[in-house]
Order: sequence, then C-alpha cells, then structure tokens
Amino acid sequence: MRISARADYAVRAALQLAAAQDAGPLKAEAIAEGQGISHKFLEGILGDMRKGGLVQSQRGGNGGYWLARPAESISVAEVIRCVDGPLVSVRGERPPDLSYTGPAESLLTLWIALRAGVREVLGVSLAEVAAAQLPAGIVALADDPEAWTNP
Amino acid sequence: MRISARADYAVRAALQLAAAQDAGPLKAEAIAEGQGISHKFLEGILGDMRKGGLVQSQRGGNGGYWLARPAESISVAEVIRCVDGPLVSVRGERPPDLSYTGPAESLLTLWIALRAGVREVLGVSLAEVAAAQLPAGIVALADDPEAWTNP
DNA sequence: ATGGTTCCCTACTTGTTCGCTCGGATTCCC
DNA sequence: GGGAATCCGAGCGAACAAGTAGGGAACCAT
Repeated sequence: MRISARADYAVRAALQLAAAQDAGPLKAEAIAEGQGISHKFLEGILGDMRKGGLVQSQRGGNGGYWLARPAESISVAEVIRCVDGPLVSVRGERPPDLSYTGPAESLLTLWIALRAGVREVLGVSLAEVAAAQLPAGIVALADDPEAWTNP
Repeated sequence: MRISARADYAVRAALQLAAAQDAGPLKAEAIAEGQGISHKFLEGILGDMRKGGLVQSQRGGNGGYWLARPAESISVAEVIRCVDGPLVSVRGERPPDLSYTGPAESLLTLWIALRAGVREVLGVSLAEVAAAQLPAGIVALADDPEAWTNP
C-alpha cells in the first residue's frame, strides 16, 4: 500500500496550481522549484494530467499550466487515479473482479471496505487541502495521536 | 495503493489457519491447494510469517503450520505488515518522516488520516473475517452500493 | 518573420521489485 | 533408517519506478 513518487508529486503540483488558480498559468519549472521536484520528471506527470483532462496548458513566452476546473471540484483521488491508475488494487486487479472461497470468503468485503475508506479520505478537494481546511471527518482521523506513531 | 500478491496470499493462508486452529497443524500443500496458490511460493510467505512470530511450524511426518496466537488477537494489518513491511508509505518513506511546504503543507495530515483509515479497516481480526462476522463499522463502509462499482 | 521561451514527445538508463521456480539441506516422527 | 514435511538460498524473466536526455513544435512580443 504505497503512494508512488508520481502520485505524491502530482498532488503537490496540483496543490500549487490550486493556490495560483486565478493568477494566470504556472510554469513547470516554477512548480518544480517550489516543491523540490525534478523539473523534467514533473513535466511527464503534468502531461498525464493534461491527457486526463485535469489541467490545461499553453506553450510559449508566458505559458504554463492551470487547472481545467475549479479546485473545489477536483479531488485528490482524481489526481492520483490520473497518474497511477486505480486507487486500490489487489494483485493488479480491482476488488470486484476477485473471488475467494472457504474461510477467505468475506475477504472480498474487507477489500471493498478498504477501498471505500480510502475513497472517503482522498475524496477531499484540492481547494480544501491547499487552504488547510480539511473536513471534520478527516481531521478527526488525524487527531488521534496514535495515528502519528509508527507501529 | 496496491495490495501485493504476497499480502493477499498471506492473509488467505492466515485465514485457513484460523479456521483450522484447533484441528492440529496444516501443511503448506493443503493451504496452497485450498486457496489456489503456488505451493513453493506460499512456503516463502509462511517463512516470513514464522520469522515475524505469527505462525509456528513443525517439520516431519505430520508437521505443518499453525497460528502462534489465537485468531481473535491477530489482525489482518499485522499479517500484511509481516510480509510486506509498512502498511502505507509515501515514496518509500513512512508518513511522519515527510515534510511539505507551501500549499502542500496539510498534505501530511491527509496522508496521516489515510493511514489511520486504513489501519481502522485492516484492524479486524482473523477470527472475525474467517467467521464472516465483520464489525459494524466495516460492514457500513461496504454496504454502500457505490463502493462496489469501479469509477 | 524572427527569437526566445515554454510545453511536448520519444527514447533511454539504471536500479529495484514481483511473482515464481528449482534444488537441496535439515528436522521430525515412526 | 526412511519417508515426509519444513527450511533456505539462489536465480530468473518480466515488469515497474524514478529519473535523464535531446530535440521538435507551438506561442508571444517585438
């Protein structure tokens, strides 16, 4: 259950774009510098986001990237899906495509619940994260001091 | 965010052991057949579980594997951690080791919340899954019909 | 129209992980 | 001792991850 570098970078770039969404386009170089990401690597990620319809771009002198939709309507989950495929998969397949037998029968339900939980958390919008105003449900999860400790 | 084959297989094997926990040791071959897993591959996984203290084993004629502790006290999360390392990591590091700046500042809180959510779901015990009696909170998550659809 | 700027695309590298197989050594009980 | 099981390590092909490199194509200002 790991978040890849691509996904992490993509979300951070999207947050930068969300913060600057009314200030004109942002250059890849500027985003890369602002977040400490390799510029060329980021370019590839932004390309995926463009193909996925999340951002738009313009070349030339004062070109750059901007969000295709308002930051309030784009979720973190969407960004991750765009660059990394399905949010959660088991053995490379999406949960509903699996089937278990014997004592493992309700394992499928557990994977589904896991995915639903993940979706709930990552359903927050870019605007909410960028403005540091996470919904109460998320804050409640992160408020438990135990959540910050490694087992 | 993918569950590896190792993790999936490990949990399924653990469930088989949970279901047979008072019926003496179970051979790797029997587990493999019961769940449709490659026998030799499973052996490696069971070896990890033994090193992690989750199962015990005995060689020879009527040897096999059994759970080291009652199935009620072993969580699915423990099994996964045992064979796959940390439950959720970002770019190979555990969330508390990260730091973000600018508009991405509260992304860390989001990752922490994500991990907390995952822990909550995967905190169920082997006994509960094997007996198909998941806690109400999990069932509630999986009850939403939308949780079963791919986006 | 020309130049500088920026995105766009393809290919390549390098290292690691995944999923799995094979062969043999060791230990156990009868 | 002998059969049956676990144990252990080596290896392997394919895929993936993270990043690098270089050039082509569009855009704008002058």
